[in-house]
Amino acid sequence: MHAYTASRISLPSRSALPNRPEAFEPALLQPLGFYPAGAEIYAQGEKAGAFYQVEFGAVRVYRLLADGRRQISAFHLAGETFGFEADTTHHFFAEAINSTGVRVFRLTAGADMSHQLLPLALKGLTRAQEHLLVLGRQSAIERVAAFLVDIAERQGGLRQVELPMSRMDIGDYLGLTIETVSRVFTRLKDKGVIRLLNLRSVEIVKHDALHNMSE
Amino acid sequence: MHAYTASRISLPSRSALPNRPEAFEPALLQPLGFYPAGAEIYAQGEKAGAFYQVEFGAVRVYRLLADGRRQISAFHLAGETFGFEADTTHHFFAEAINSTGVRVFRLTAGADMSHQLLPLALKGLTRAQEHLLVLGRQSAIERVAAFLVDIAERQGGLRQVELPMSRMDIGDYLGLTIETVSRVFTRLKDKGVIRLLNLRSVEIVKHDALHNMSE
DNA sequence: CGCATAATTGAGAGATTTCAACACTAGTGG
DNA sequence: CCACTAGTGTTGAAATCTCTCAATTATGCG
Repeated sequence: MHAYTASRISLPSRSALPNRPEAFEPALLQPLGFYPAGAEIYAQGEKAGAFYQVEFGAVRVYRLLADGRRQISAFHLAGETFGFEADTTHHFFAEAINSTGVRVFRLTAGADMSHQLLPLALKGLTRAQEHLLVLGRQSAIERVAAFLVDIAERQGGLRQVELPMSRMDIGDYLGLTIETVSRVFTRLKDKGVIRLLNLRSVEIVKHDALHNMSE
Repeated sequence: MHAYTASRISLPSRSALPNRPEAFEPALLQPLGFYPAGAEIYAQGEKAGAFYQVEFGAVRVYRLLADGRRQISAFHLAGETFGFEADTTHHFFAEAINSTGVRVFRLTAGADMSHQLLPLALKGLTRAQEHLLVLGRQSAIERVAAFLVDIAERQGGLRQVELPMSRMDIGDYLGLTIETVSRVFTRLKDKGVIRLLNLRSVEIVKHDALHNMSE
Protein backbone atom coordinates (compact mmCIF):
# COMPACT_ATOMS: atom_id res chain seq x y z
CA MET A 1 0.00 0.00 0.00
CA HIS A 2 2.80 2.39 0.81
CA ALA A 3 6.17 2.42 -0.87
CA TYR A 4 8.90 4.61 0.45
CA THR A 5 12.34 5.33 -0.85
CA ALA A 6 15.37 5.61 1.37
CA SER A 7 16.38 9.14 2.16
CA ARG A 8 19.78 10.53 2.96
CA ILE A 9 18.57 12.65 5.83
CA SER A 10 21.03 12.53 8.69
CA LEU A 11 19.42 12.55 12.09
CA PRO A 12 21.15 14.35 14.92
CA SER A 13 23.75 12.29 16.70
CA ARG A 14 22.60 10.43 19.78
CA SER A 15 24.52 12.75 22.05
CA ALA A 16 22.46 15.67 20.74
CA LEU A 17 19.21 14.06 21.79
CA PRO A 18 17.49 15.57 24.82
CA ASN A 19 16.92 12.22 26.49
CA ARG A 20 19.88 9.92 26.52
CA PRO A 21 18.76 6.44 25.46
CA GLU A 22 18.71 3.80 28.16
CA ALA A 23 21.51 1.26 28.13
CA PHE A 24 19.93 -2.14 28.71
CA GLU A 25 22.20 -4.92 29.90
CA PRO A 26 23.67 -6.68 28.09
CA ALA A 27 22.82 -4.29 25.30
CA LEU A 28 25.82 -4.93 23.12
CA LEU A 29 25.02 -8.60 22.89
CA GLN A 30 21.53 -7.92 21.52
CA PRO A 31 21.02 -8.45 17.81
CA LEU A 32 20.82 -5.37 15.62
CA GLY A 33 18.07 -5.61 13.02
CA PHE A 34 18.35 -3.66 9.80
CA TYR A 35 15.19 -2.66 7.96
CA PRO A 36 15.00 -0.90 4.59
CA ALA A 37 12.39 1.80 3.95
CA GLY A 38 8.86 0.46 4.39
CA ALA A 39 9.90 -2.86 5.92
CA GLU A 40 7.66 -4.38 8.56
CA ILE A 41 9.16 -4.83 12.01
CA TYR A 42 6.11 -6.57 13.42
CA ALA A 43 2.46 -6.93 12.49
CA GLN A 44 -0.82 -6.78 14.38
CA GLY A 45 -1.77 -10.27 15.56
CA GLU A 46 1.83 -11.47 15.54
CA LYS A 47 3.27 -13.00 18.67
CA ALA A 48 5.05 -10.41 20.83
CA GLY A 49 7.97 -11.11 23.14
CA ALA A 50 10.54 -8.40 22.61
CA PHE A 51 10.97 -4.69 22.69
CA TYR A 52 12.98 -2.50 20.38
CA GLN A 53 15.28 0.49 20.44
CA VAL A 54 15.88 2.59 17.34
CA GLU A 55 19.61 2.94 16.60
CA PHE A 56 19.22 5.06 13.49
CA GLY A 57 16.35 5.92 11.17
CA ALA A 58 12.72 6.14 12.24
CA VAL A 59 9.75 3.87 12.90
CA ARG A 60 5.99 4.30 12.64
CA VAL A 61 3.57 2.34 14.78
CA TYR A 62 0.03 2.22 13.48
CA ARG A 63 -3.33 0.56 13.36
CA LEU A 64 -5.73 0.04 10.46
CA LEU A 65 -9.49 0.07 10.09
CA ALA A 66 -11.15 -2.56 7.91
CA ASP A 67 -11.49 -0.13 5.00
CA GLY A 68 -7.84 0.88 5.09
CA ARG A 69 -7.98 4.06 7.13
CA ARG A 70 -4.77 4.26 9.11
CA GLN A 71 -3.88 5.90 12.38
CA ILE A 72 -0.23 6.21 13.28
CA SER A 73 -0.12 6.20 17.07
CA ALA A 74 3.55 7.09 17.35
CA PHE A 75 6.77 7.81 15.54
CA HIS A 76 10.00 6.58 17.12
CA LEU A 77 13.30 8.30 16.40
CA ALA A 78 16.89 7.34 17.17
CA GLY A 79 17.34 6.40 20.81
CA GLU A 80 13.65 5.77 21.47
CA THR A 81 12.08 2.51 22.56
CA PHE A 82 8.90 0.81 21.44
CA GLY A 83 7.12 -2.51 20.97
CA PHE A 84 6.11 -3.59 24.48
CA GLU A 85 2.64 -5.09 24.63
CA ALA A 86 0.08 -5.77 27.33
CA ASP A 87 -0.65 -9.09 25.73
CA THR A 88 1.48 -11.81 24.19
CA THR A 89 0.16 -10.49 20.88
CA HIS A 90 0.98 -7.32 18.97
CA HIS A 91 -1.97 -4.94 18.75
CA PHE A 92 -0.29 -2.69 16.17
CA PHE A 93 1.94 -2.68 13.13
CA ALA A 94 5.47 -1.30 13.22
CA GLU A 95 7.40 -0.36 10.10
CA ALA A 96 10.71 1.31 9.30
CA ILE A 97 10.01 4.69 7.70
CA ASN A 98 13.36 4.67 5.95
CA SER A 99 16.57 2.69 6.38
CA THR A 100 16.49 1.91 10.05
CA GLY A 101 18.59 0.02 12.54
CA VAL A 102 16.79 -1.48 15.51
CA ARG A 103 18.20 -3.20 18.55
CA VAL A 104 15.96 -6.09 19.63
CA PHE A 105 15.62 -7.03 23.30
CA ARG A 106 13.96 -10.42 23.68
CA LEU A 107 11.96 -10.92 26.83
CA THR A 108 13.16 -14.20 28.28
CA ALA A 109 10.98 -16.18 30.64
CA GLY A 110 13.51 -16.01 33.45
CA ALA A 111 14.68 -12.42 33.37
CA ASP A 112 12.40 -9.80 34.85
CA MET A 113 12.51 -6.47 33.08
CA SER A 114 9.63 -4.77 34.87
CA HIS A 115 12.00 -2.21 36.31
CA GLN A 116 13.29 -1.09 32.94
CA LEU A 117 10.00 -1.45 31.12
CA LEU A 118 7.69 0.35 33.53
CA PRO A 119 9.14 3.85 33.03
CA LEU A 120 9.13 3.34 29.26
CA ALA A 121 5.53 2.16 29.30
CA LEU A 122 4.49 5.10 31.47
CA LYS A 123 6.30 7.54 29.21
CA GLY A 124 4.49 6.03 26.22
CA LEU A 125 1.18 6.24 28.06
CA THR A 126 1.66 9.93 28.82
CA ARG A 127 2.63 10.60 25.21
CA ALA A 128 -0.41 8.77 23.87
CA GLN A 129 -2.76 10.57 26.25
CA GLU A 130 -1.31 13.92 25.28
CA HIS A 131 -1.78 13.03 21.64
CA LEU A 132 -5.44 12.30 22.40
CA LEU A 133 -5.88 15.98 23.26
CA VAL A 134 -4.37 16.95 19.92
CA LEU A 135 -6.62 14.62 17.93
CA GLY A 136 -9.73 15.24 19.94
CA ARG A 137 -9.67 18.97 20.46
CA GLN A 138 -7.21 20.79 18.20
CA SER A 139 -7.59 22.33 14.75
CA ALA A 140 -5.46 21.37 11.77
CA ILE A 141 -3.00 24.22 12.27
CA GLU A 142 -2.71 23.48 15.98
CA ARG A 143 -2.06 19.82 15.26
CA VAL A 144 0.72 20.54 12.79
CA ALA A 145 2.24 23.10 15.18
CA ALA A 146 2.16 20.58 18.02
CA PHE A 147 3.75 18.00 15.76
CA LEU A 148 6.59 20.28 14.72
CA VAL A 149 7.25 21.39 18.30
CA ASP A 150 7.31 17.77 19.44
CA ILE A 151 9.67 16.59 16.71
CA ALA A 152 11.92 19.62 17.20
CA GLU A 153 12.21 18.90 20.92
CA ARG A 154 12.98 15.25 20.30
CA GLN A 155 15.70 16.26 17.87
CA GLY A 156 17.41 18.41 20.48
CA GLY A 157 15.49 21.65 20.14
CA LEU A 158 17.34 22.85 17.07
CA ARG A 159 15.99 25.48 14.69
CA GLN A 160 16.01 23.05 11.84
CA VAL A 161 13.77 20.02 11.97
CA GLU A 162 14.31 16.95 9.82
CA LEU A 163 11.14 15.08 9.00
CA PRO A 164 11.92 11.46 8.22
CA MET A 165 8.29 10.80 7.24
CA SER A 166 6.07 11.66 4.28
CA ARG A 167 3.07 14.02 4.33
CA MET A 168 0.87 10.95 4.30
CA ASP A 169 2.54 9.68 7.47
CA ILE A 170 2.10 13.09 9.09
CA GLY A 171 -1.55 13.14 8.06
CA ASP A 172 -2.15 9.67 9.42
CA TYR A 173 -0.49 10.67 12.68
CA LEU A 174 -2.48 13.90 13.04
CA GLY A 175 -5.81 12.60 11.81
CA LEU A 176 -5.73 14.82 8.71
CA THR A 177 -5.54 14.28 4.96
CA ILE A 178 -2.29 14.93 3.09
CA GLU A 179 -3.93 17.90 1.38
CA THR A 180 -4.75 19.54 4.68
CA VAL A 181 -1.24 18.91 6.00
CA SER A 182 0.17 20.47 2.85
CA ARG A 183 -2.13 23.48 3.08
CA VAL A 184 -1.22 24.04 6.72
CA PHE A 185 2.50 23.92 5.94
CA THR A 186 1.87 26.54 3.29
CA ARG A 187 -0.11 28.67 5.71
CA LEU A 188 2.62 28.50 8.34
CA LYS A 189 5.17 29.37 5.68
CA ASP A 190 3.09 32.35 4.46
CA LYS A 191 2.78 33.57 8.06
CA GLY A 192 6.56 33.46 8.37
CA VAL A 193 6.41 30.94 11.21
CA ILE A 194 8.41 28.29 9.37
CA ARG A 195 10.51 27.98 6.22
CA LEU A 196 10.38 24.90 4.03
CA LEU A 197 14.00 24.21 3.16
CA ASN A 198 12.98 21.14 1.21
CA LEU A 199 10.22 18.55 1.48
CA ARG A 200 11.78 16.86 4.47
CA SER A 201 13.28 19.71 6.41
CA VAL A 202 11.67 22.66 8.10
CA GLU A 203 13.25 25.67 9.73
CA ILE A 204 11.35 27.04 12.69
CA VAL A 205 11.55 30.81 12.37
CA LYS A 206 9.07 31.92 15.03
CA HIS A 207 9.47 29.34 17.72
CA ASP A 208 7.20 31.14 20.19
CA ALA A 209 4.39 31.56 17.68
CA LEU A 210 4.55 27.85 16.88
CA HIS A 211 4.61 26.95 20.54
CA ASN A 212 1.66 29.19 21.42
CA MET A 213 -0.30 27.77 18.53
CA SER A 214 0.02 24.26 19.84
CA GLU A 215 -1.44 24.83 23.30
CA MET B 1 -16.49 25.00 35.18
CA HIS B 2 -18.54 21.85 35.29
CA ALA B 3 -21.07 21.03 37.93
CA TYR B 4 -22.54 17.60 38.07
CA THR B 5 -25.23 16.15 40.23
CA ALA B 6 -25.05 12.71 41.76
CA SER B 7 -27.07 10.06 39.99
CA ARG B 8 -28.72 6.97 41.39
CA ILE B 9 -27.47 4.67 38.70
CA SER B 10 -26.36 1.35 40.14
CA LEU B 11 -23.35 -0.08 38.41
CA PRO B 12 -23.10 -3.83 37.97
CA SER B 13 -21.65 -5.66 40.94
CA ARG B 14 -17.95 -6.38 40.85
CA SER B 15 -18.54 -10.05 40.25
CA ALA B 16 -20.37 -9.20 37.03
CA LEU B 17 -17.38 -7.39 35.61
CA PRO B 18 -15.51 -9.15 32.82
CA ASN B 19 -12.10 -8.52 34.36
CA ARG B 20 -11.84 -9.28 38.02
CA PRO B 21 -10.06 -6.41 39.73
CA GLU B 22 -6.56 -7.10 40.99
CA ALA B 23 -6.16 -7.64 44.70
CA PHE B 24 -3.13 -5.65 45.77
CA GLU B 25 -1.55 -6.60 49.06
CA PRO B 26 -2.36 -5.43 51.62
CA ALA B 27 -5.40 -4.09 49.85
CA LEU B 28 -7.73 -4.07 52.80
CA LEU B 29 -5.41 -1.88 54.77
CA GLN B 30 -5.36 0.80 52.11
CA PRO B 31 -7.47 3.88 52.76
CA LEU B 32 -10.75 4.15 50.89
CA GLY B 33 -11.37 7.65 49.59
CA PHE B 34 -14.89 8.85 49.04
CA TYR B 35 -15.56 11.52 46.45
CA PRO B 36 -18.92 13.19 45.73
CA ALA B 37 -19.93 14.01 42.16
CA GLY B 38 -17.47 16.38 40.51
CA ALA B 39 -14.83 16.14 43.24
CA GLU B 40 -11.20 16.31 42.22
CA ILE B 41 -9.08 13.26 42.96
CA TYR B 42 -5.89 14.84 41.72
CA ALA B 43 -4.92 17.81 39.55
CA GLN B 44 -2.40 18.38 36.81
CA GLY B 45 0.86 19.62 38.28
CA GLU B 46 0.17 18.03 41.65
CA LYS B 47 2.73 15.70 43.15
CA ALA B 48 2.04 12.07 42.25
CA GLY B 49 2.95 9.06 44.36
CA ALA B 50 -0.02 6.74 44.42
CA PHE B 51 -2.33 4.85 42.17
CA TYR B 52 -6.03 4.30 42.53
CA GLN B 53 -8.65 1.62 42.10
CA VAL B 54 -12.31 2.47 41.65
CA GLU B 55 -14.47 0.62 44.17
CA PHE B 56 -17.79 2.05 43.03
CA GLY B 57 -18.81 4.97 40.86
CA ALA B 58 -16.78 6.28 37.93
CA VAL B 59 -13.83 8.56 37.27
CA ARG B 60 -12.83 10.78 34.36
CA VAL B 61 -9.20 11.60 33.58
CA TYR B 62 -8.69 14.63 31.41
CA ARG B 63 -6.49 17.43 30.21
CA LEU B 64 -7.32 21.05 29.39
CA LEU B 65 -6.14 23.52 26.79
CA ALA B 66 -5.48 27.12 27.81
CA ASP B 67 -8.86 28.25 26.43
CA GLY B 68 -10.81 25.60 28.31
CA ARG B 69 -11.20 22.93 25.66
CA ARG B 70 -11.15 19.59 27.43
CA GLN B 71 -10.14 16.11 26.32
CA ILE B 72 -11.10 13.21 28.54
CA SER B 73 -8.45 10.57 27.92
CA ALA B 74 -10.19 7.83 29.86
CA PHE B 75 -13.15 6.82 31.99
CA HIS B 76 -12.54 4.38 34.80
CA LEU B 77 -15.35 2.18 36.09
CA ALA B 78 -15.62 -0.04 39.17
CA GLY B 79 -12.66 -2.39 39.45
CA GLU B 80 -10.41 -0.39 37.15
CA THR B 81 -7.10 1.19 38.07
CA PHE B 82 -5.65 4.57 37.18
CA GLY B 83 -3.35 7.37 38.28
CA PHE B 84 0.17 6.02 37.67
CA GLU B 85 2.50 8.61 36.20
CA ALA B 86 5.81 8.57 34.37
CA ASP B 87 6.92 11.50 36.42
CA THR B 88 6.62 12.48 40.06
CA THR B 89 4.01 14.95 38.83
CA HIS B 90 0.47 14.42 37.60
CA HIS B 91 0.05 15.29 33.93
CA PHE B 92 -3.76 15.09 34.06
CA PHE B 93 -6.76 15.84 36.18
CA ALA B 94 -8.89 13.10 37.71
CA GLU B 95 -12.42 13.68 39.01
CA ALA B 96 -15.22 11.57 40.34
CA ILE B 97 -18.08 11.61 37.83
CA ASN B 98 -20.61 10.82 40.52
CA SER B 99 -20.38 9.49 44.06
CA THR B 100 -17.30 7.36 43.89
CA GLY B 101 -15.23 5.24 46.21
CA VAL B 102 -11.55 4.93 45.40
CA ARG B 103 -8.92 2.75 47.04
CA VAL B 104 -5.59 4.58 47.22
CA PHE B 105 -2.30 2.68 46.96
CA ARG B 106 0.59 4.84 48.05
CA LEU B 107 3.90 4.08 46.39
CA THR B 108 6.38 3.80 49.22
CA ALA B 109 10.07 4.30 48.59
CA GLY B 110 10.96 0.82 49.76
CA ALA B 111 8.31 -1.37 48.15
CA ASP B 112 8.69 -2.14 44.48
CA MET B 113 5.43 -2.42 42.60
CA SER B 114 6.81 -2.68 39.06
CA HIS B 115 5.38 -6.17 38.73
CA GLN B 116 1.86 -5.10 39.49
CA LEU B 117 2.03 -1.77 37.72
CA LEU B 118 3.59 -2.81 34.43
CA PRO B 119 0.61 -4.82 33.15
CA LEU B 120 -1.73 -2.02 34.19
CA ALA B 121 0.38 0.59 32.45
CA LEU B 122 0.59 -1.54 29.30
CA LYS B 123 -3.16 -2.09 29.34
CA GLY B 124 -3.68 1.64 29.63
CA LEU B 125 -1.21 2.25 26.82
CA THR B 126 -3.04 -0.12 24.49
CA ARG B 127 -6.37 1.48 25.37
CA ALA B 128 -5.06 4.98 24.73
CA GLN B 129 -3.53 3.98 21.40
CA GLU B 130 -6.76 2.35 20.32
CA HIS B 131 -8.62 5.49 21.25
CA LEU B 132 -6.24 7.44 19.02
CA LEU B 133 -7.63 5.54 16.06
CA VAL B 134 -11.15 6.52 17.06
CA LEU B 135 -10.31 10.19 17.44
CA GLY B 136 -8.05 10.39 14.42
CA ARG B 137 -9.93 8.42 11.85
CA GLN B 138 -13.56 7.73 12.75
CA SER B 139 -16.75 9.65 12.07
CA ALA B 140 -19.12 10.83 14.79
CA ILE B 141 -21.39 7.79 14.48
CA GLU B 142 -18.44 5.42 14.50
CA ARG B 143 -17.04 7.10 17.60
CA VAL B 144 -20.29 6.80 19.52
CA ALA B 145 -20.69 3.19 18.39
CA ALA B 146 -17.15 2.38 19.54
CA PHE B 147 -17.84 4.08 22.84
CA LEU B 148 -21.03 2.12 23.48
CA VAL B 149 -19.38 -1.16 22.52
CA ASP B 150 -16.46 -0.43 24.84
CA ILE B 151 -18.61 0.53 27.81
CA ALA B 152 -20.92 -2.43 27.23
CA GLU B 153 -17.97 -4.83 27.24
CA ARG B 154 -16.53 -3.30 30.39
CA GLN B 155 -19.91 -3.70 32.08
CA GLY B 156 -19.96 -7.41 31.33
CA GLY B 157 -21.39 -7.43 27.83
CA LEU B 158 -24.99 -6.97 28.90
CA ARG B 159 -27.71 -5.68 26.60
CA GLN B 160 -28.31 -2.71 28.80
CA VAL B 161 -25.56 -0.16 29.25
CA GLU B 162 -25.49 2.32 32.12
CA LEU B 163 -23.73 5.55 31.30
CA PRO B 164 -22.45 7.19 34.46
CA MET B 165 -21.38 10.29 32.55
CA SER B 166 -23.13 13.25 30.92
CA ARG B 167 -23.35 13.98 27.20
CA MET B 168 -20.72 16.63 27.75
CA ASP B 169 -18.32 14.04 29.19
CA ILE B 170 -19.04 11.73 26.27
CA GLY B 171 -18.40 14.56 23.85
CA ASP B 172 -15.15 15.49 25.54
CA TYR B 173 -14.07 11.86 25.42
CA LEU B 174 -14.96 11.40 21.75
CA GLY B 175 -13.80 14.80 20.51
CA LEU B 176 -17.35 15.87 19.64
CA THR B 177 -19.78 18.52 20.86
CA ILE B 178 -22.75 17.58 23.03
CA GLU B 179 -25.09 18.45 20.17
CA THR B 180 -23.37 15.99 17.85
CA VAL B 181 -23.40 13.28 20.52
CA SER B 182 -27.09 13.89 21.03
CA ARG B 183 -27.85 13.80 17.31
CA VAL B 184 -25.92 10.56 16.89
CA PHE B 185 -27.83 8.94 19.75
CA THR B 186 -31.03 9.98 18.02
CA ARG B 187 -29.82 8.60 14.69
CA LEU B 188 -28.87 5.26 16.27
CA LYS B 189 -32.26 5.17 17.96
CA ASP B 190 -34.10 5.94 14.69
CA LYS B 191 -32.15 3.17 12.97
CA GLY B 192 -33.29 0.76 15.66
CA VAL B 193 -29.73 0.01 16.75
CA ILE B 194 -30.24 1.22 20.31
CA ARG B 195 -33.07 2.24 22.59
CA LEU B 196 -32.77 5.13 24.99
CA LEU B 197 -34.36 3.88 28.20
CA ASN B 198 -33.53 7.12 29.92
CA LEU B 199 -30.75 9.69 29.68
CA ARG B 200 -28.24 7.46 31.39
CA SER B 201 -29.13 4.03 30.13
CA VAL B 202 -29.06 2.57 26.67
CA GLU B 203 -30.29 -0.76 25.44
CA ILE B 204 -28.27 -2.24 22.62
CA VAL B 205 -30.80 -3.77 20.24
CA LYS B 206 -28.63 -4.59 17.23
CA HIS B 207 -25.33 -5.52 18.77
CA ASP B 208 -23.77 -6.63 15.49
CA ALA B 209 -24.73 -3.44 13.69
CA LEU B 210 -23.18 -1.40 16.48
CA HIS B 211 -20.06 -3.52 16.45
CA ASN B 212 -19.63 -3.32 12.68
CA MET B 213 -20.10 0.41 12.80
CA SER B 214 -17.21 0.83 15.18
CA GLU B 215 -14.53 -0.93 13.13
C1' DC C 1 -44.51 22.33 41.89
C1' DG C 2 -40.89 25.03 40.12
C1' DC C 3 -36.36 26.16 38.97
C1' DA C 4 -31.78 25.15 37.27
C1' DT C 5 -29.38 22.05 34.59
C1' DA C 6 -29.03 18.86 30.89
C1' DA C 7 -30.41 17.22 26.57
C1' DT C 8 -32.55 17.65 22.10
C1' DT C 9 -33.58 19.78 17.79
C1' DG C 10 -33.11 23.20 13.98
C1' DA C 11 -30.75 26.37 10.80
C1' DG C 12 -26.78 28.39 9.20
C1' DA C 13 -21.65 28.83 9.28
C1' DG C 14 -17.20 26.99 9.05
C1' DA C 15 -13.47 23.71 8.76
C1' DT C 16 -11.76 19.78 6.62
C1' DT C 17 -12.38 16.35 3.10
C1' DT C 18 -12.99 14.86 -1.52
C1' DC C 19 -12.12 14.99 -6.22
C1' DA C 20 -9.33 16.74 -9.76
C1' DA C 21 -5.50 18.94 -12.01
C1' DC C 22 -0.93 20.30 -11.89
C1' DA C 23 4.02 20.66 -10.16
C1' DC C 24 7.90 18.95 -8.22
C1' DT C 25 11.37 15.39 -6.95
C1' DA C 26 14.26 11.60 -7.25
C1' DG C 27 15.66 7.68 -9.40
C1' DT C 28 16.34 5.08 -14.09
C1' DG C 29 18.08 4.25 -18.23
C1' DG C 30 19.20 5.80 -22.82
C1' DC D 1 23.57 14.62 -19.24
C1' DC D 2 19.00 14.67 -20.17
C1' DA D 3 14.47 12.69 -20.78
C1' DC D 4 11.26 9.71 -18.74
C1' DT D 5 8.49 8.04 -15.13
C1' DA D 6 6.48 6.96 -10.80
C1' DG D 7 5.77 8.72 -6.70
C1' DT D 8 4.99 12.77 -3.73
C1' DG D 9 3.42 17.12 -2.81
C1' DT D 10 0.68 21.36 -3.83
C1' DT D 11 -3.27 23.95 -5.13
C1' DG D 12 -8.21 24.80 -6.41
C1' DA D 13 -13.29 24.16 -6.20
C1' DA D 14 -17.10 21.86 -4.52
C1' DA D 15 -19.13 18.74 -1.18
C1' DT D 16 -19.67 17.10 3.39
C1' DC D 17 -19.50 16.76 8.11
C1' DT D 18 -19.42 18.79 12.43
C1' DC D 19 -19.76 22.97 14.99
C1' DT D 20 -21.97 27.16 16.54
C1' DC D 21 -25.75 29.69 17.89
C1' DA D 22 -30.43 29.67 19.24
C1' DA D 23 -34.76 27.92 20.77
C1' DT D 24 -37.31 24.25 22.90
C1' DT D 25 -38.05 20.24 25.74
C1' DA D 26 -36.93 17.07 29.39
C1' DT D 27 -35.03 15.83 33.80
C1' DG D 28 -34.05 15.90 38.50
C1' DC D 29 -33.62 17.94 42.80
C1' DG D 30 -35.15 21.29 46.43
